[in-house]
Amino acid sequence: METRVRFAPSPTGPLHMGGVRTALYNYLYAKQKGGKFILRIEDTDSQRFVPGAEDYILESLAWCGIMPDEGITEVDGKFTIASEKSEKNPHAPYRQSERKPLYRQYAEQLIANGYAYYAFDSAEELSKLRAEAEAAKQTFIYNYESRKTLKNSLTLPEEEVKKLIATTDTWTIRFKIPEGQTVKMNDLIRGEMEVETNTLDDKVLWKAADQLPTYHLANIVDDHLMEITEVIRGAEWLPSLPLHYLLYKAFGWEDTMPRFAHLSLLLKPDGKGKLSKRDGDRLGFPVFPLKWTNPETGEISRGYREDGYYPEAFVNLLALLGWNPGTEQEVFTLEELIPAFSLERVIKSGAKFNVDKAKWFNEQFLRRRTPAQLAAEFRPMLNDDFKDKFSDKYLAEVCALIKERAHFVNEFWDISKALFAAPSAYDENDVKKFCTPDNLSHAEELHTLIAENSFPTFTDEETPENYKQECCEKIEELLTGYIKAKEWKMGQVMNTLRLFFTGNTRGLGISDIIYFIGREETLCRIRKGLDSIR
RNA sequence: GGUCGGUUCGUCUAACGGUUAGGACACAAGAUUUUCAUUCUUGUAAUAGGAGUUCGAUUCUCCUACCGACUACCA
Repeated sequence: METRVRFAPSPTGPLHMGGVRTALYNYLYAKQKGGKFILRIEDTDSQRFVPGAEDYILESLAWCGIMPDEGITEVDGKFTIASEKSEKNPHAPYRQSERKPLYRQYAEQLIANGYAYYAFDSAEELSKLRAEAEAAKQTFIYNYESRKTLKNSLTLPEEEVKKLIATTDTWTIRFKIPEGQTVKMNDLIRGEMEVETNTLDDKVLWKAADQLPTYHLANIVDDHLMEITEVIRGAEWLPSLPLHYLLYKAFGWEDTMPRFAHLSLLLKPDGKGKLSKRDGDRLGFPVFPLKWTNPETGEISRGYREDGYYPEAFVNLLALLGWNPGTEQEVFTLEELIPAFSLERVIKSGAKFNVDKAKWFNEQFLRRRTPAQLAAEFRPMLNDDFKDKFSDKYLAEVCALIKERAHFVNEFWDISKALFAAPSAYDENDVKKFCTPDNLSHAEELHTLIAENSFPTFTDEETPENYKQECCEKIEELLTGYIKAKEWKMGQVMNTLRLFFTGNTRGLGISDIIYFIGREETLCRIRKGLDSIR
C-alpha cells in the first residue's frame, strides 16, 4: 500500500517553525517510503481566516525545499492550493472550505446510526453553564451525563427537533461519546495509551451557523477520503486522539484507519510553555521561517530567511530538534535526511530551541559553499559605492579568506570592509595602546621599506592556484625579516600597521590585507595613519 | 480543578537491565598565530526525589514533585 501522509495547516497566521518541523517530518517519512506528501488547508474556521497566510505557508515550504506531491498547482511558477481535480491532484479540492458540501452527509450518517445527535443549546447558554460550574469550582462538560438535561435530539420530542432544525440556524451536530468504555490507542512514537470514554466530551462536529464542519469531522473525513496512511502531527492533538479513534469506529473505517504519531512541542528556550511568536522578539531570534507582516496591525515578525539563514541550515536544525539519527552525524542536507529519518527515533519530550546551535548549523553550511557561491551571495550586500567596483575574482578570494570567521554571509562586510575601503576612524583605545613613539617611528621605517621594494599582489588576471599564498609569503618575508633583524616586538609593530589598515587591532592578517589592497593603497594607509596620529 | 503526556550535563541528545553515563552546542583553559578568528588538545557539567522488582535499574513498576498540552459552535 502506498504511503500517504499530509501536512494540514490552518491559515490563521504565519506558519510557525514548529509547523515547519511537522511538515518536514511528514515529508521525510513520505519520501523515505517512496510515498506521497500531501498539503491540505484546514480553513474551517471562518472567523480566524488571515489573508496572505496561505501564500506564506506555500512560500515557506518552498523555501525549505519541502514540496508537496499533491495539494498544489503550479501556475506561472507560482504555487496555489489545488481546487480542480487532475492527475496530480486526484483528491482536489485541498482547501476544506471548498469541500464544504461534502461534510454534512457524514455528520448525518453518524446521526442515522446513533453515533451523533443534534444540539440546540445556544453558545450563550453553554458559556453560562461553564461560568456557573467554574464558580462552583467544577468543570462543565457536554457529556454522557449532562446531555440528558440539555436541549438536543436525545431529550427533545422528534417533532420539535424537526422544527428547530428547519427554523433555526444556530444548532450543531455533536458526537455521542459512548458511555463506560476504554479506548485503547497506539502511537508510533509513544506506544500504547488508554483513555476512559467517560472523561471525554461530546465534541461539536458540524455547525449550522456557517454550514462548516469542525476540525475533528473534517480531519477524519478528509484523511479517510485522501487515503492517508499515517497522521504525523503536533502533540497538542494527543488529547483528541481518543475522539478520533471513536470517530473512525463510528464511520466503520477502522480497517483503513491511519496510524498516528504525535510530535513533541517546541518549547521556549528560557522557561515555560511552548515557543510562541513573542519569544522570538524577546530573545532575539525568529520563530517564523519567513518575515511576516501582520495585515491588520502592520506588525513585523522576523524570519530565518531574512536573518540570513540558509534553508538547508534551518531544515537541519529543525530535523535535529526532537529527532536523532542514532549516529554521531549532525550535519544533514534534506536529501541526506530522507534515508536517515525514522519515527522510532523521534523524542517524546519537548525540545527547547537553542539559538547558538542554530547559528552553528548555518556556519556548517556556509563553510560548504565555494568562494564563488559566497561571492555571489555577498555582492548584493555591498554598499552601492562598491557593488560594481570589485570583480568576481576579488570577491571570491575575499570570501575564501573570511568564510571561517563568519556564521552568516551578512557578517562578511564587517569582517572584510578594510579590503574595500580605508578606515574612516581609528579605535581610540587601540591608538592609545599602540601609537607609541617607538611604534610610530617603526611604522615610518616600514613605509619606506615597502616603498623601496616591490612585490606582487592581487590581480584580476588569471593566476595559478597558489598565487595568493606565494604573494603573502613574499610580503611576510619582507616585513617579518626586517622586523626580526631590527629586533622589534612583532605584536607591537604589526598591530600598529593593522590599526592603520583597518581602524582597530583585531582581524585579518597583515599580509592578507596588503595582498588585497595592493602596494599603493598600503603606503597610502600607513601615511594617512601616521599623519593623523601625529 | 479534570484528562492526557513528559522529566539524562545550561541546551540538543546517546546508552539489548551490566559503560569510567558518550557526543554536539555553549562555556573555560592550554597550544599555534603579528592581533582577532580558525584549527588542535584538555577541562567544567547530568540520570528530579522516594519506594519496589532484580545479583545488578538511566532503562521495568508504583508514589511524589515539577514541566507541558488539552479542557471552544479554534485548529
